[in-house]
Amino acid sequence: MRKGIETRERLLAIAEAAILAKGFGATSIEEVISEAEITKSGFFYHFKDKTELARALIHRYLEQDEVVLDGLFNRARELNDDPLHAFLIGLKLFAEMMTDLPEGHPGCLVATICYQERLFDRDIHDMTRSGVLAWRQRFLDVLREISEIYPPNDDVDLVEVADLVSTVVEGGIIMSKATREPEKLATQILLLRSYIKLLFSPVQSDRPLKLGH
Amino acid sequence: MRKGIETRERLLAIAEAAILAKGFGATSIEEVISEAEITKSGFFYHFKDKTELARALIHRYLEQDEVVLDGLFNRARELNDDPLHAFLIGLKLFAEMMTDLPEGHPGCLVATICYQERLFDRDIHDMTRSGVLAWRQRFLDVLREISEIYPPNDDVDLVEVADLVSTVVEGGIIMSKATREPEKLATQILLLRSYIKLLFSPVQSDRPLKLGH
DNA sequence: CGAGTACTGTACCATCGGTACAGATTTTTC
DNA sequence: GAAAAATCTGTACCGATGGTACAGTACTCG
Repeated sequence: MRKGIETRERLLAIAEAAILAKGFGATSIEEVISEAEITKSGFFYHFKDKTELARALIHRYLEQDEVVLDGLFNRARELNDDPLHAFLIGLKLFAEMMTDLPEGHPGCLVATICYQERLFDRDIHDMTRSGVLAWRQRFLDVLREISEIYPPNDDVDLVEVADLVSTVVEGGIIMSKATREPEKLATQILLLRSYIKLLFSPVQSDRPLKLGH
Repeated sequence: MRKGIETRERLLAIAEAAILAKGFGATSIEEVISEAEITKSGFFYHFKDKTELARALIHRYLEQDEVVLDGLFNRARELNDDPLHAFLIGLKLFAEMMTDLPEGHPGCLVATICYQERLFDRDIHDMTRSGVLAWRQRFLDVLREISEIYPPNDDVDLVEVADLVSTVVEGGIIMSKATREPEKLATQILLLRSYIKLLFSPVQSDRPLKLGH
């Protein structure tokens, strides 16, 4: 029972790395099992087919992701009780964490799956969707709290601002990979931080920012 | 000679759609040629192998992309001579164009290639990289022009702001696909527009925005 | 008409995802 | 410590696929 979970985890880690580097369709079970030092029968004992591997991967990914984000933004909240400042600290911690990845971010499974939609069934797409919606909810909660104290300086939909966090991370990963500048993801997150700052920073109420259009 | 280019173009269009939906590795030559109503030999007459197909695809993609962006932002510039307002108009036109895609954006080849790095050689990665750097240069030129008239309200690196445009588009495409909200890309671009507005909108010089940290 | 250009047809090979199933080995549980 | 359950190994097989090789055909343009 213990050992089974261990090998399963090893298979998942190897498969995830391979899929993020080559795509799902181009990742052969053969190469995964050879790197994991297990036989094909052993693989199919853990996953009845490739689809179940994908399901397990995305489940694991979203779970780990939630733990990481909780850790980051909870710690930020401990450092500053003001929701805006806490969020800004959280984004800074996030950026620092991305800087600490020497090879750059390995990639997001949600993005990989989106760019290979036809390979996956409804089930998996529902999983990625609810994962992204969880991100939205997480950031929306914080932004609502912030906007109650600091009225935004532009007429924006907070749902859009919440999604912008995910957008910048997903886009930043691609930009890092494409430009071969691993630090790009971190700097883009810091730019998002600049936007949040500009959006919620208080301005003299008798002289509001005049934004046309 | 004419007919050859026509079939080649047909092959490229079919292959691009398939690759954006299933990934490069999972796209079989078989399915491309069956949809294009050509034989395998015919395919290999145009492209000596799958790698050359990829090379041709990314080349075509970046060329078309440049034409589209030129069209958008040049028209915006014709509508308003002020670089800031022209850029804001350009972003609005961009968002409108994305809204007009009823099925949502089909996906970006650069992103697909980044998420399947190991499948492609240095040549192709150099092509995608220079494509992204061309986007950077395009937007950087405009932003420099803007910042000379409107000093930015936060201490930001204009290269980062230029890259943010690409980041938001790449991330927005993924968010659209993941949430199954095709309009998401457009709304995220409009949010980027909100940032540009906030960043460069003039503030009373005797009462500047006070941004700590 | 002749020379490319743009294909078709056929045959072949290694690899891969997947299936099936029988058996061995290890670990857990009572 | 034995039974039971979990964790694999070994072998054999199938159809599809990417890719190679090469001979031949049809179309097109000067």
